[in-house]
Amino acid sequence: MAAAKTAISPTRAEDYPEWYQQVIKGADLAENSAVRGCMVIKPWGYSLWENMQKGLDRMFKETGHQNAYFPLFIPMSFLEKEAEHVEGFAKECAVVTHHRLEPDGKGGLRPAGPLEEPLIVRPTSETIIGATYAKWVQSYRDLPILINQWANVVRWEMRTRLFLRTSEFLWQEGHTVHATAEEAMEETQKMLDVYTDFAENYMAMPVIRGEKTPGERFPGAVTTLSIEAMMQDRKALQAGTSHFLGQNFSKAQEIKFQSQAGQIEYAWTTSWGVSTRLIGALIMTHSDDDGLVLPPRLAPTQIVIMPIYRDENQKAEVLAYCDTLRKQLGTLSYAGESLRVEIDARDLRGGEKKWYHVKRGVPVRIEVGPKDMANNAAFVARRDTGESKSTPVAELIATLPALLENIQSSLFQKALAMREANTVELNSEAEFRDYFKPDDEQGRSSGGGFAKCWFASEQDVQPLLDELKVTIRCIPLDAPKGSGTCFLTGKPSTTQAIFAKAY
RNA sequence: CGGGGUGUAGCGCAGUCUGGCUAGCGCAUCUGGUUUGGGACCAGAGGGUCGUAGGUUCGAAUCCUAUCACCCCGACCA
Repeated sequence: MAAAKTAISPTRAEDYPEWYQQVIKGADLAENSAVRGCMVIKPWGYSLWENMQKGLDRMFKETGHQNAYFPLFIPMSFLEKEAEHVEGFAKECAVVTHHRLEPDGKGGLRPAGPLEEPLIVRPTSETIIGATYAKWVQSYRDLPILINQWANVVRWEMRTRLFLRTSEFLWQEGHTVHATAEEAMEETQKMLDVYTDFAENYMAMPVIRGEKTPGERFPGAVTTLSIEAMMQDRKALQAGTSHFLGQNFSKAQEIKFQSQAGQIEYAWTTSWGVSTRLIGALIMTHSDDDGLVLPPRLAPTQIVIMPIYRDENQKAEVLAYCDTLRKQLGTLSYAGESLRVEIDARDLRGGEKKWYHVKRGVPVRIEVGPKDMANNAAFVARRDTGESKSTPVAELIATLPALLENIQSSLFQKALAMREANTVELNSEAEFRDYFKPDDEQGRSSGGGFAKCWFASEQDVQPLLDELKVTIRCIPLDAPKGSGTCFLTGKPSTTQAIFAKAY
């Protein structure tokens, strides 16, 4: 028997990176633009982002934050103030040096009006926001400041991949100021909790919460916490970060306040962010060889109704029946929101229409034809498992919210089982090398998986990690605290971390 | 920035090595017809200064030089 035809070619097993691109194309999420490294996010992809924004924004507000907006341009001198920060971002900054164009005499244009001080396009906003906060903060009574901004940022990347790494991307960045280290650290952890909640309950993507090692930390941070997810090729993807910045930025930018005791003190700051990269994470967590698979809570359309008819008379009847059904379903709610139901009445052949929605990941497809009408029923198919059956309308209405919840939770369970099946504990260099060995002739690896290993020093293991292209993802917050032995050097160790190949 | 590859119709490609009829094919699009619980079939039509700029030649998609863009692999990274 020939292999079943898949809507996406190649399959994940055949060529994972190419499959990823084709899923995006098949679902019409985004495309490359005329600008190198920058993408166009198309309506289906953007509405996914809007749903993410909606969920996250509500959670930010519930934890006491407000939105504000800071400039796209940052004076170059601002970036210079925090040494590690400069080192981390200088290499990937877009720089604005002129403010005017003039004819070049050959029919084109050339920059004119050089700026006295170059501006950089924000790669992140710690510096400009810090400079602003320095003016806002005078007294302990001004604290805490809890602000988030939704923005675009630019990081001039060498190699780009849609959603996962583009030169410009959309994100949110929270920036807070606190009177004490404890309070700032608590904020850092709280926002990691928010990200965890969002990843697991909205995206149905299980994550490991942990702390970054010094080598993987955000430039300028004292502590970086992250959530790490496993993609279907078993590579890790950092899905969100939350940083405790200590007093590094407040010292660099003079964010000082007079305490209750009358002392002038440097404030404690945090920053935290997630980006459109989450869309890449979503794609690689759930999608299959027929295209995108969306968790119901984030799907722009949760249910699509497809009328099926032969002639104009049937068409009118079927459409009327579908419309009634849509109205009935519209009164239902799932996860606190009205169901998002659409009728696809386009004049397309049934098969084409079906695959269109399959590739776009719509969680539930309802097909309604004359036979279903006669039985007061509808044909219901779920995207994640492909299961389908004829269901009486009354039963459909009674069970649809539960069906969506079932899809949502089974996507999570499936992803969790995948991660657990590909997580091992390794205790020797030989095991480590074998686990992460390249597995095709081009030296590419299908990922290996997550490895829990004790290690004594980042410096000791780094050469091996570089050789195998493995990174320390994080030290999980729930990692065993006891004592172990470094898998490489045999030295006593107090730290067990997750090692993996990563995006 | 190094190594490799690709630019020909909206998309995917052949043709390039060995220069030569009017530059083809599949999908998509449009028209007509037949179909209709499923990615349909038949017939016809539209659509290209062959990435760009020079050069060689009677003649260039094809050879030469330059240049640009994109993809893959490294270094960098959310």
